[in-house]
Amino acid sequence: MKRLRKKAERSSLMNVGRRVDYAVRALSYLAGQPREKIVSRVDIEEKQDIPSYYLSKIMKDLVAGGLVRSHIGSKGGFSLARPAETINLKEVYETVERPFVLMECLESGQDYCSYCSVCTQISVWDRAQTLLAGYLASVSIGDIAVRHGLKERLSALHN
Amino acid sequence: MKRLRKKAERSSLMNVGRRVDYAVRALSYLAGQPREKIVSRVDIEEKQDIPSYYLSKIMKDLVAGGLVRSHIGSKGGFSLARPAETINLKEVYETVERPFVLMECLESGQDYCSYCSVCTQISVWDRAQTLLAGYLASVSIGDIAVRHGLKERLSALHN
DNA sequence: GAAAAAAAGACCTAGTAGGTCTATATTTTT
DNA sequence: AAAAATATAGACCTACTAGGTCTTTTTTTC
Repeated sequence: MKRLRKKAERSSLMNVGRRVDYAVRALSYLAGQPREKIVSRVDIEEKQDIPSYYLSKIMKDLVAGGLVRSHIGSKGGFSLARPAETINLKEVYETVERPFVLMECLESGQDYCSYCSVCTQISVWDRAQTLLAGYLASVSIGDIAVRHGLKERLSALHN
Repeated sequence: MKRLRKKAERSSLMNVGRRVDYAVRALSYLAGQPREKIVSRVDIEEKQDIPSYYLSKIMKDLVAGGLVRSHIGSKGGFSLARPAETINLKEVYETVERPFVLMECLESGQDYCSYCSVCTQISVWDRAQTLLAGYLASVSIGDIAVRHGLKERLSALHN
């Protein structure tokens, strides 16, 4: 059974990158394991179709961020550091990528744009960012792993 | 009076780029002009702090997309092709950048990821995308130019 | 001590965002 | 008719980064 993995198509702008994708896959996979089971990087990579070695950099971030515990040495590997329900997507994004910011000026203010103080679009992007961040913060790795509660959440938001 | 424009800081991923920023500034500026007034590229660039020449590429897209009318020749320039209230931010984004997609797999499906059919995160990103697109589609250049109605919209969304 | 794993980090490469400039066609003004 | 001002079209450049691969070192288990 061949794995398809397309050549990335470089969209970049306004796009969730691979690091986040892979991080979520890895975390969900860990969440699906029996209690405290330790899983090796290679195992995760194979099962979740993540390029060899690449995951090591991502896991490093996740460990540093306190989302995952690592275990060095033979029979070592990774396991979740916290219950999957307490790990939300915004946190994952920011742990593995960078602070969640839609537009520079929302972070840099006057350094980025001298018109900032009278800018009329900033509130729009600010609101968009808040909206998106709020949603991502409301979805946990537990939700994704179990694929349960998600349906309810979605239909709740739908009205 | 010196204009500050910082060196871009290359964030890229999950970031609204300059093209959109500049496009919105240009469109808002046009929206603020007297009826049918024609404004030159250079004028917009100066008044809105957009790098010389750069706007020409953006305006080309906006003209091609039918958001703006162009007028060649001396005393030529640009004017809005439609009422500012009918031009929304999602449209601007897509005219000037690309189709609004948060993650490849939402567009490419199986070509991008062979697990697509059983993927548990896809619905999350799909929902996030819908949420954001919906908001951007609800904000018009008119709103931004007038900076009115925006307050009401924001407080309406707040509860 | 051998094997298996994470940790750390060097290295590579294609693609792109952002920007600058030039040549040409078109229109208005003089 | 000439000159001036403009959009149009496109070439060109450059720094950066996303994504990926590999190697060396340290730690742990068997």
